[in-house]
Amino acid sequence: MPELPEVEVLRRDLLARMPKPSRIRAIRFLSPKLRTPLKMPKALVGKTLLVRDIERRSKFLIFNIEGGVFISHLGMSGYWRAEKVRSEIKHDHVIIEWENGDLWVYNDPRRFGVFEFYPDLSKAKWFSHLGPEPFSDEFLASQVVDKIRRSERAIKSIIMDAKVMVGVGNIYASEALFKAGINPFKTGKRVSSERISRLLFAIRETLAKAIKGGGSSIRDYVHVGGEKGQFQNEHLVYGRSGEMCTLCSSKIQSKKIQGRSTFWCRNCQS
DNA sequence: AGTAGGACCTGGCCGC
DNA sequence: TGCGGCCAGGTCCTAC
Repeated sequence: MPELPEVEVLRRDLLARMPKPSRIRAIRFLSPKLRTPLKMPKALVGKTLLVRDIERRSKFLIFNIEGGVFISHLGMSGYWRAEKVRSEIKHDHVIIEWENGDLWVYNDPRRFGVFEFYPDLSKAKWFSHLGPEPFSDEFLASQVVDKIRRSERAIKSIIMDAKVMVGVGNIYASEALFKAGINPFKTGKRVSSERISRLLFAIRETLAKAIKGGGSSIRDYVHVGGEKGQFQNEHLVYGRSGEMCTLCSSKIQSKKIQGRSTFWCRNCQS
């Protein structure tokens, strides 16, 4: 489910549904662990938690509360749903109980997700090495271009590396490279600065359009109310191997790069 | 140091 | 209908 657009759509959705006053009565864990153990810090047990805001960094949601933050990552298969009455669904792991009775439930079959508390966000290992956000000014700075131009890896792997930039996952990497006309196998070293700069704008545009489209729903749904995103219908190459390229009508190719399926047009991307 | 590959999980789909 | 194999929106850790 989650690359930057899906997490951002989720964040806005949750924020809009957050009860007022935004007080959590309790958080319950139904499983011992996701990717990491699920445990409530002793200091918070039995306390009412006032939520100030919900932010996003990289593919993480950040619930800012008095005295710290809860962070949520959806892994590959996680989703949050909001409900008034608890419906028990296999692989429910976390329940946020609001004071007004609303429930936010985290479900994640593969349990690659994360839900953790930190008194101080800077203590989270997940955040220590992250590159810039695609919508920040820093994203277009020369540092990113330099990092790419020094690398021998395939350009697709580079833009999916959170140390270089955050938010780009397997779907949007293929989509953005198509938009920029760059072959995903080409090493960073062999892409000119000019074309890298074109790529950075293509990444921004791709992610922005995906957010507008409500994200991509490939197999699990994204939205808190259960509706699917719509952007999967606008994918130009991802998941379209063997179909015709929308620009030149040649066949979309598919091959693995570092174990991840990659889609591109042989004719339009060089 | 930079890079590739394995590990973590469950479920759905395809072919035999 | 059953079973093996392969695939899936991510990221850390390990070994070359």
